[in-house]
Amino acid sequence: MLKLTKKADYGLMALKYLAEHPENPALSAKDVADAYGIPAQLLAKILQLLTKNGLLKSHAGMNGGYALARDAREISAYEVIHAIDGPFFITSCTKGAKSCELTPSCTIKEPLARVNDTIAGVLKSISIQDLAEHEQPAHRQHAAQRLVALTL
Amino acid sequence: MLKLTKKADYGLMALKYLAEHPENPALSAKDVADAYGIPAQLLAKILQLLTKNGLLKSHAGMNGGYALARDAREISAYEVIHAIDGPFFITSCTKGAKSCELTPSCTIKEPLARVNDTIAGVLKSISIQDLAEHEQPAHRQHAAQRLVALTL
DNA sequence: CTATATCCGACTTCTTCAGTCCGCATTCAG
DNA sequence: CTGAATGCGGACTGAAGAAGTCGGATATAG
Ligand code: FES
Ligand code: FES
Repeated sequence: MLKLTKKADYGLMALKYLAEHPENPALSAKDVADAYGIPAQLLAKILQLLTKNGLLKSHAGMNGGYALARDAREISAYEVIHAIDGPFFITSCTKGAKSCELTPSCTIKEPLARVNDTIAGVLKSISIQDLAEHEQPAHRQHAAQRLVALTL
Repeated sequence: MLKLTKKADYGLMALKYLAEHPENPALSAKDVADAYGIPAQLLAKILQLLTKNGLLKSHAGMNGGYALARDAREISAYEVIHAIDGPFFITSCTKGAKSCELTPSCTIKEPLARVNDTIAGVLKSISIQDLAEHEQPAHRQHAAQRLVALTL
């Protein structure tokens, strides 16, 4: 419940790794998988997904591999999750109109949609670069929490 | 991925329903289930969970049922989700020390833990009363998003 | 040509979620 | 006292999704 899939997790880790090694023009799926000890074939598929969604550039053949398609600052965690796991919905029923059978009765959907948007906003505001920086400016985190608590 | 379970959804709906009917001293699981068209036995178990965690008061026997244990303003969405689905973790690995095998390699965990805390904060700031009020002050939502975007 | 890559679909396995069933305990109306 | 209505709680089944594997096709550098 409300958990990131391992795939999304792996994807974020891989992008972070690429962001930390800008000197290499291309790192293979195996390189990254070995670095983190995660299944190579699985990671490969994830990277393919990210490529298909324009977050990575790929190069086949020897010495091939993947590289970030954009600057690490221009790739958000939201994009990664969306590319790997598809549309982002906290609730079982997608907001898009008719999909839910018990729509007439359930008035809970709207407030939850607001929560959904807030979470999406937070994820959109986090870039791969942020993940790659080991420094965690804690004060910014606290400020954000204060503000969220105040305003919702 | 990153979805609320239906149980948590049902739980929120039920609490909202109870909050909207304060005149009744006790509504049975069946009453609420019928009102929303959800499986009665399933809802029953959910309400039992909420009772065990101190969010509801129950009364067995004829004309028995459930009532809010506290004021609707004093029950947060976070509590409901926690009571039904257990501890709240966005990531596969619980932050509590050793549980994750690939901890040495994965440095992604910490930033994600911050996201986790932020989401938890948002959920804690939402009360059952908020859900029961049909008015949605949209401007507050927008303000929150702006602030989150600015500060993270 | 060959080794190393990406690419892509099908597949198995495992876990979790959703929902059901059944027996027991509690309370109250008659 | 008795029985209907209700909560309580474990065991169970089926469906869905996630995690991971396999095999083959294609591209490319040396
Ligand atoms: S669960 Fe679909 S409208 Fe509420
Ligand atoms: S997944 Fe466990 S430490 Fe990152």
